[in-house]
Amino acid sequence: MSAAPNSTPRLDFERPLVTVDVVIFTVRAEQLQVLLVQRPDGPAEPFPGRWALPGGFVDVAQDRTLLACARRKLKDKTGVSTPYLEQLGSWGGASRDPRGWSTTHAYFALIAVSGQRVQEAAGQPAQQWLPVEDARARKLAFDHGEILEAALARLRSKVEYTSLPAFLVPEPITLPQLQLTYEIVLGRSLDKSAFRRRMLDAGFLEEVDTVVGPGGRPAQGFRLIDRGAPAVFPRPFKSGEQGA
Amino acid sequence: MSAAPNSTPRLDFERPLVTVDVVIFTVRAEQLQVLLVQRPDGPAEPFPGRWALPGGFVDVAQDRTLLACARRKLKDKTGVSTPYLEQLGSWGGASRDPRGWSTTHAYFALIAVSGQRVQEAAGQPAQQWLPVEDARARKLAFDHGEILEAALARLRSKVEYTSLPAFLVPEPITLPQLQLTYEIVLGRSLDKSAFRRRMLDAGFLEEVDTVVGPGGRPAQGFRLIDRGAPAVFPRPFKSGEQGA
DNA sequence: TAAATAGTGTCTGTAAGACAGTATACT
DNA sequence: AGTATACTGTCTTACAGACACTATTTA
Repeated sequence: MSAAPNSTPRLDFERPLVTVDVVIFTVRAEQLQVLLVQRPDGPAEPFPGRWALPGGFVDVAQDRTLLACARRKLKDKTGVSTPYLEQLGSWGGASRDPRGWSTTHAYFALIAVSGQRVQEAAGQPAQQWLPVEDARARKLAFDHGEILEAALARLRSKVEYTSLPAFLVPEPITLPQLQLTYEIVLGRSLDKSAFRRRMLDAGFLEEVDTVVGPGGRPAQGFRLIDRGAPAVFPRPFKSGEQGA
Repeated sequence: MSAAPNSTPRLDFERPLVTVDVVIFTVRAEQLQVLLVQRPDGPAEPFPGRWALPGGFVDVAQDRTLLACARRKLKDKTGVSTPYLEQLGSWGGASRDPRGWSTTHAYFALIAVSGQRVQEAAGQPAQQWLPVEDARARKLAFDHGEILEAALARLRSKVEYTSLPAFLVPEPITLPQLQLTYEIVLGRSLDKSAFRRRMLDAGFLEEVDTVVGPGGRPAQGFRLIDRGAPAVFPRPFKSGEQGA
């Protein structure tokens, strides 16, 4: 051990790079999709031209906290300012970034794209929504492939016993629409009756006006009583293989 | 936005401090306890003399990854090298450390103290095991109070549907001993029959020799089939208020 | 044989899945 | 009327909790 005498505080440690990355999910075209950005092309850039999760360095002059930094990056990329946003974890090591020992604080966000397109401003680096299976098939920059896997595992795990998919649906929410969203994320179909009981018993929905669809009986509309936190169901759906 | 032309990579950002902290739990004297260390007393030290979670700066020359850094700190403090260790989350901001914008990567560890005392080497800064309720009552250094709360919430949440407490018990494990450990962590009593069914059905225990207690019928001994990961039960115990 | 601890058998209640039925809209 | 979609009622089954019972040890 390189013993530092503990009476003289040392701040001369070499400091790692500190970044924040955000895994942003939505449901579009009946698919779970994730937002990726393309790395710039300069010769000194790491992973030039490769696709990556949106993110970047913490700006100590601008960001008061890590969460604020994540919110800023989300807003910059999507224009969305009140998403569901939770911390996913952190990754750090000597070899994940060729520029040196680096750390990233990963967040994951759920947003609803209700028709209005998510900002694709000119001058911005290229960005695109991609179905998660396509994104997984690409070799992403840094260790972003691993981070994406972790985000997916966390999402699919929590969907088994929370109301998270409600954040992927624009209000007013209908139960058929919410069920479809659950089925898309889980990759399997659910029983209608049991699903409805579950959602209504959980008490996180508030009735609003009915919503007319393309045909057939109109559906009851709902909105989230508390956008701050998802509801937690007493039991998972079934054969729930929950992750960490 | 302070736009950096994306053709010239900037590494001249001011870099935050990067630390790792570990919340180490054990069960001693029929109580859930946590390991705290005392901050050094120098005049330039932050929070001099205050109790804190064990941890410190990442050493980029020594630590290959954040996880390796956490393992090193755990080994230094306790001598234990194969605990249950999982990442808890990260905290970072401008005001959590008076020395500047800082980040910490928090881990939480579960260890079994089987009689042999956890190293309390001379020359080391003062450290002690404290019942969690006592630790919560103290004003800890930095934002370690908040981190401890998060660790406790995570532990209590996961105990409802995983075999985590098995890592708090020295092998050979007996079911009565394991049940007592669950009850200590949860703060409520559990039904014996249902508890045993749950544990045995989960299939994470392997029978070894029987273990004689202080009196009465000897108990079947068990050991963990896989020390790498806890078992996940299909359902939580009851009225489970699971956290994030 | 009494006390102490370990372990089992069986009943009951709850709630999730299955699925058939009813309701309300549009064409 | 017929079709499409939304919603409900009821049966069955799985399983966790309750709790009384049996088993095996020491004093």
